[in-house]
This record gives sequence, structure tokens and C-alpha cells, in this order.
Amino acid sequence: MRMNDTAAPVLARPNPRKRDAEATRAAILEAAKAHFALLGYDRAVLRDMAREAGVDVALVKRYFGGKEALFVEALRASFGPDAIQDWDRATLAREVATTLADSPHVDEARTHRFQFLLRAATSPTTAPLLNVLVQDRFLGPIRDWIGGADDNARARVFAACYIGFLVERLIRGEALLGREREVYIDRVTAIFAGLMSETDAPG
Amino acid sequence: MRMNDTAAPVLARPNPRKRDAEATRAAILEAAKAHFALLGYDRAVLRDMAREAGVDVALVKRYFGGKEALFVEALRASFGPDAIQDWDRATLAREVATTLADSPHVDEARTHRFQFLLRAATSPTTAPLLNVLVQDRFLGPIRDWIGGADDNARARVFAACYIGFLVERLIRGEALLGREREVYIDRVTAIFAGLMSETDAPG
DNA sequence: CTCTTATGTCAACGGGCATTGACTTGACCG
DNA sequence: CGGTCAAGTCAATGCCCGTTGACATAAGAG
Repeated sequence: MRMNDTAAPVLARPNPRKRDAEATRAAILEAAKAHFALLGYDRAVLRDMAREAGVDVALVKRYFGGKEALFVEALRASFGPDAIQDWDRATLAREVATTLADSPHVDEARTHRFQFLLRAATSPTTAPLLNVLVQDRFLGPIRDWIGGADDNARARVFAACYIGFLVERLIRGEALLGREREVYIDRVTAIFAGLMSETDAPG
Repeated sequence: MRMNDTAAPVLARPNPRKRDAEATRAAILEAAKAHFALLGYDRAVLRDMAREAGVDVALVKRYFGGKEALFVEALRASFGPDAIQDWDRATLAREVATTLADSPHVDEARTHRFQFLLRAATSPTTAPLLNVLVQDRFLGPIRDWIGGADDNARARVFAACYIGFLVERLIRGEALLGREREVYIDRVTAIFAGLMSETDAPG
């Protein structure tokens, strides 16, 4: 029995949260996606995600089983099969290059997904979980999208470059400006375009 | 006072470790370099490094101050200024491409360094520490090495690709074989070669 | 209304690990 | 020999964080 039983709660819960399993599960997952992508597996804290979702930590266990399971789920959700196919062959190279050149669009949906992948890949905890997923949701789609001869190898290089540019952007101190920005975009565009073509003239 | 004061130590210390500050400091640093590079900041454990160095954990504090300081030190040490300059312009592109193609040479010195950098870059804890270091020890040397017009932008793209290939190799499930390996090497070589040239014909 | 069950809350527990400070031991100098 | 200080050891301590199980409460069926 509480001491202040008779007193009204100091702060009435603003939104008494209807009991809706689907909704809370989704809220947790959403928070998890953001936190894992932003902080990586180790530094992401369940309590924080729960708070952001307006939910008790214990529910993470109820709905997902544990941190690792939640991570996998979040990764899959964040990296749905439709993530790639809508790319436009004609404009993609330059468009992506420009996005990459202009620095801190961290919350932009497309890169967000890949940032998640990157974090997952570089944490030894989670890397083992990736083999299947990477093939199914990343390399596979890119390969199909890129098409043509040797699509496997080209997709692999394509994906690698993309991730590399993401990392570089991540640790980039100041924004790219003027000529440096132009050259950067041109070079990145050239690389992507070269990989999209079946017959790239080697140096 | 110990209970078994009179009893001889069950295991005499095999190597009673001369008291040599320099040596132990170096030993710790060496272990730290390996552990951080391999596991990343969060999963690397001071106790393990100490054990590997044949040293008590407390000495980490004495000699370095703490985990974070040790990390910075290890990163600097592992990423000395001489890391880049000895690359050979003529053969580098294909050589590196081949190394990258053939998977698990994790302990190979050159990639080891970069793997360290990669881990540092993708961990939010340590990323802030990198701005200066990256410029001084990574982009700068690559820029000087690559030379020519727009060296800054080209070095940036070069570095990004390199890191990307490292990540890809990290999450690569099975080894590259046969034609896929050939194409992979060719494409990667082409990218590096293109970036080394001042005038790369864009697609 | 009552019983049941899904949903949500709360307060520990426990492991892992960096950090700390008091203590011991070797080495060098007078 | 004895004193002093650096080098090394040891045993806590305390924090962070995932996990757990016991409890409360809404909602819906009968």
C-alpha cells in the first residue's frame, strides 16, 4: 500500500496508453531502429529505447525476448526487401554521390538504413548475425538491380564503395565546399557509373 | 597474514618479470592495439589485455590513466605516420585489390591498422577523438602520396573506398573464387588506379 | 458482476568491468 | 645495511545495464 494513496498523482499520466500490444511493440521497434542505427549494438541501451517508446523495459523481454533478438528484428525491419529496388538507374550515381557529399543528413531514410547495416557489420557481437541478411537484403537486391555480366562481383564492389563513402562521411570533419565538393561528386559518380556498366575500362 | 604462509607457492611465477616500466608499458600497448583493433572499443576488456601482457590491470591506470586514454594512445601508436608512405605507386592498386579479395588475412599488418581505424570510426564513443588523427595520419598522408590536382578530394574518395572494401571483407561470408574473384580484383584495381590518376574519364 | 487473460508496472538481482587506493616488493643509493 | 621510491599486486567498490519474476490493472467474455 502506498503512502500517498489518498493524494492524487502529482502528474496524471498525460496519455494513459491504451492497452494495445501491436502499438507498443511497434513503438519499441521504432525506437530500437533509431537507437541501434545511431549508437551501435553495444552503446544502445534498452532502458533508453523503452523510455523513448513510452514503455517499461520489461516489455522488451515480453515482446522480443531480449536485446539480441530485438536487434535482429530491428535490423530486418529497418532493412526491408523494398529498400533497393526503387533506385533509378539513370540518375542514381550522381544523386547518391551528391547526397554523400553533403554531410550531415544523418536522418535521411536511405542512408539511415545503411548506417544501421554498417554498425551491425563492425560490431563483433552482431556481425555473425549478418551473413544471411546481407545476402538476402543487401547484396542480392543490389545484384539484381545492377544486372548484367558478373553481377555478383560488381554488386559486391558497389556495396563496398557505398559503405565506405558512408563511413567517410561519418568521420568527415567539415563540409565539402566548392571545387573539392565538385571533384568528390564527379569521382564518386564515376565509380558508381563504372560499376553499373558491364564493361568498365580498367586503368 | 596469509593462511599458507609457510607453504611454498604452488606455482612459482615462471618469469618473475623484471621491473621495467618501459617494457610493461610497451607490452600493455601492444596488447591494447590487438584487442581494440579486433574487438572494438566496447568489447575490448582491460583485464584481458593485461593478462595477455602478463601484467596487472591496475597498471593500465598507472601508465595510461584509463581505458579511453589507452585507446587513443594505441590508435596513435598503431597508426604511425610512416604507415602510408612506403606504398608503391606502380603495383599498389592491384596488390591491395588482391589482398582485399583473399579473405581472412586479418592479422596482416597493413589492414590491421585500418581495421583499427574503422572500428574507431564507427564507435560513437571514439569517433569524436578521430577528427584530428584522421586528418594527420590518414587523409593527409594519402593526399601527399596521391598528389596531383585535386589531391584532397581524390584522397578522400580513395580512403573511403579502401575502408569500404575492408568492411565488405569483414562481412564476407565465403571466399571469392574463380571468375568472381578475378572480376572483383579488376574492378577494385580500376577504382584505385582511376583515383591515382589526375584525369579519370568519368562514365 | 466475476473470472480470466492479455497487458503493463515495479523493484530487485546479478554479472561484467573500469576504477581506486591501500599494501607489498624489488631495486638502487647513501 | 637501511631507507626511499618506483614498480607491481590485490581486494574491494561502484556503476551500468540486461534480465527476471512477482504484482497490478484494464478489457472482454460468460
